[in-house]
Amino acid sequence: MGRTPPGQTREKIFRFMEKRLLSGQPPTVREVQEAFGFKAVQTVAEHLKALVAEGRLLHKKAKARGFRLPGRVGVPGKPVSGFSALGPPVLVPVLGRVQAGALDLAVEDLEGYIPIQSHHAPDELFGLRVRGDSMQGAGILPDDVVVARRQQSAEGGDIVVALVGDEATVKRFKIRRGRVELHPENPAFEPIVPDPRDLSILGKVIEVRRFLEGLFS
Amino acid sequence: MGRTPPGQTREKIFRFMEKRLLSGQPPTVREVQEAFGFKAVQTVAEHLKALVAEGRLLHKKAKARGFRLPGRVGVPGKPVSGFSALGPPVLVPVLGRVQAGALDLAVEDLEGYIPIQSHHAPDELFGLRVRGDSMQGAGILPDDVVVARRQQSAEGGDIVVALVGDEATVKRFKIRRGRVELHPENPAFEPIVPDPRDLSILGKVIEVRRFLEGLFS
DNA sequence: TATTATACCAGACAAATGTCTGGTATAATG
DNA sequence: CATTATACCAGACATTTGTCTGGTATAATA
Repeated sequence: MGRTPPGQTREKIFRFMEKRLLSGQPPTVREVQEAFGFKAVQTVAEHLKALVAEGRLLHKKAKARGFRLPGRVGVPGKPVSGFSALGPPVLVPVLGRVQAGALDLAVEDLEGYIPIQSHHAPDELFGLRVRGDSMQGAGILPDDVVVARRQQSAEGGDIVVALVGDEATVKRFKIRRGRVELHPENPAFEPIVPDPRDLSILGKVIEVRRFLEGLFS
Repeated sequence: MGRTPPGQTREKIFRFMEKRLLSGQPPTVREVQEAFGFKAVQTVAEHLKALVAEGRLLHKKAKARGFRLPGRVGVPGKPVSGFSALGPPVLVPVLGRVQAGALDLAVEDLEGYIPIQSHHAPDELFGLRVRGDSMQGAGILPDDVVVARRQQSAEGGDIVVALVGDEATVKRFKIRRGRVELHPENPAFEPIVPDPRDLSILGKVIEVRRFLEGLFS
C-alpha cells in the first residue's frame, strides 16, 4: 500500500539516519525498521538505497552499520580548510605542558583528548595548552589549545611548537640571515634567536581551538 | 602454547582496542583476531573478557562491536575546560552562511561537519564560518569557525551568533540602559544597537576553531 | 483508462559476528 | 615434581544483519 506521500517517509528516514550518524551510532537496517514500525526490512532497504542514489548517504555494501554521511554536501569549488574529504574523527592527546626532552616524556601532563579530523595519522598529532599571550596578534590566546603535527623542521611563516632549552613555546618560525628566529606576535615581546643547539622543533601548528564554556553552564 | 609472557599480549590487545575505540571504530572480535594473527577467535575472546574483568573495558554482551572505554581517559581531578568528562565525539554541521529566517533553512550552505565533544545534544549545536574581522580583538579571525549552542537569549558578556535583519553576525552581547548592544572587538567597528524587532539571538558561541593547514601539505 | 512509479510486505538465504565446548602447551608456584 | 594459571587452538552453534526474490496496493502520469 503506497501509504505516505512520496518522499515524506524518505525524508524522515534520512533525518533519523543523520541523527544517528552525527552522534556516531550508525544503525542497522533492522533498527531503522523497528524505529519506524515497518513490517518488512526491504522497505527500509529500498529507502536507504534511494538515499544513496541521491547522494545523501554513503554506503559500504555488505558491511554492518555501513552507512555514512557524505563528507561534504554540495557546493563544489569551495575548498574548505580542515574538514572536507577527511577520515573519521580521532582523539588526539592534549598536553598541559611540554617538558624538556622528547614529547613522549610529557605524557604525565596529559590533560585529556580532543576529537580532530585530519588526513594525518593520529600519532603524528598532539595538542598543547597555550601559556601566555605572546601570540595574541595571530589570534592565539592564553589557554587556547593548539593542535600540531610532529615534525623536526619547518618553513618560514609556519607557526611552530618549539623547544628552546627547557622551555616549550608557540611562535612563528622565520629564517633571517641564515639564522632561525622565533617571532612572537605581540609588540610586548621580542623575537627569540636561539642557539641552534638549544633549539628543536617539535611540530607545526595546524589548528587552534578556544573553549569559551566551562564544564558547567 | 603459552607463548608470550603473561600480560604482554593482553597489553597490546588493550592498546589496539583503545586506539580503535578512541577513533570511534570499535572492532569486531574477529578483526582483533586477524590484526594479531591468532588462529582462534577464542583467544581474543578470553583476553577481552579479562580486560572487562579488570575494568579496563566495558562490554555490551552479544552486541556487535560492543566494547567501549570506561569513563574518559585522561587525568581525574583536573577539570579541563571543554573535554574532560564529556561523551563521545559527535559531528556538528558547519554552515557557511546564515540566511534570514530560521537556522534550519540554511542547510543549503552546509560546508561539512566538524567533530566536537560536548555535554550538549548534537542537534543543539552548529558551526558557522566567520566573515570579516570585527571580532579580531577576541581572537576570532576571518574564516575561523565558531561552534554555537542554539539559544534565544544570552547574558551580558557572552559572544553570540545574532541575526540582525537579514544579516548574521558574531558579536559580544551586552545590555546597556535596557537596550541590547552587539559589540565588535575591533576599534574599526562600531557597536550595533539593533531594533529589538530586527534582532534574534541564534546561539551562544562555546568554541572557536582556526584551521591553519589546507587540504594539501 | 492504461501505464508506470512509489510505498510497502512476506519470507528466505548467506555472511558477519558473538559465544560456547573441549582441548594442548608453556610458565609460574608451592 | 605436582598443581595451577596462562596463552593459545579447533570446531561448532546461534544471532545479528545485509541482501535477494517475488509479490500487493496506492498514487502519479500519459
